[in-house]
Amino acid sequence: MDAFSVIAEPNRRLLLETVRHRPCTVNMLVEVAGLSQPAVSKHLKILKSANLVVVRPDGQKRWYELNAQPLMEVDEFLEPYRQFLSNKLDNLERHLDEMDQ
Amino acid sequence: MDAFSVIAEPNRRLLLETVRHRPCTVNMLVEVAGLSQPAVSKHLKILKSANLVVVRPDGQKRWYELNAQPLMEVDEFLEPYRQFLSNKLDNLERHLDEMDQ
DNA sequence: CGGATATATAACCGTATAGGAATATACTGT
DNA sequence: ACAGTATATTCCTATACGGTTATATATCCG
Repeated sequence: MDAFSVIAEPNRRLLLETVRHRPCTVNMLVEVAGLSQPAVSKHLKILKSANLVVVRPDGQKRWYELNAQPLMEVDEFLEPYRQFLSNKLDNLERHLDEMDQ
Repeated sequence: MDAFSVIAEPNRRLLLETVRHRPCTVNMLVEVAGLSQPAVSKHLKILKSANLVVVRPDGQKRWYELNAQPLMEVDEFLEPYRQFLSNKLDNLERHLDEMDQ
């Protein structure tokens, strides 16, 4: 599954946001997401398959930590639109400036 | 459907990339996407519902043009990860610098 | 009006997805 | 070895998605 599809799912975005701050175990993420443990494990499997998280085993616990690198694909896709957006903002500013006069 | 789900679909990304350059009719997009006309119309309906395109009727033709603004949501989501990415790049650079010595 | 063109909608199909419950696996501490 | 804890996997279900074909709607032109 590519990064676009991975982040299309709200719960997975939540998981990413969580491990972005610090590594988490599955149970920690269960608490955060309010999903069943199997559901979280499944999402983590998907995140791992997309290389968006890295797993560090620690006894019976698994620490999941972020690997943001695959998000670059999304970032690169957005690049030309970002320019478009700033142009739009410029247009808006210009428009408001004109209204002020 | 939110912007995340809209851009999860490769053909929809292709349609967006196309109308980003210039407004297009449905048949123009059918040529580009290599899909059936109804398939394209459905994707356009989704893009329109997400406000990612605007339709300008012109006789029997419909000109679809880009409205990139809803992509800001995705852009904002990526923001903290972008920082993460540049850090990673810095780390890589540092690593390579060390290898050079 | 009538045929051709442009687009949208409807009906249907196969597949993917997300979720839960139950179960399996693996590690911990006594 | 055993009870408890942490995680993964299996099985099942309901729903959403993307595609096609067929049909409807609307516009253009002779």
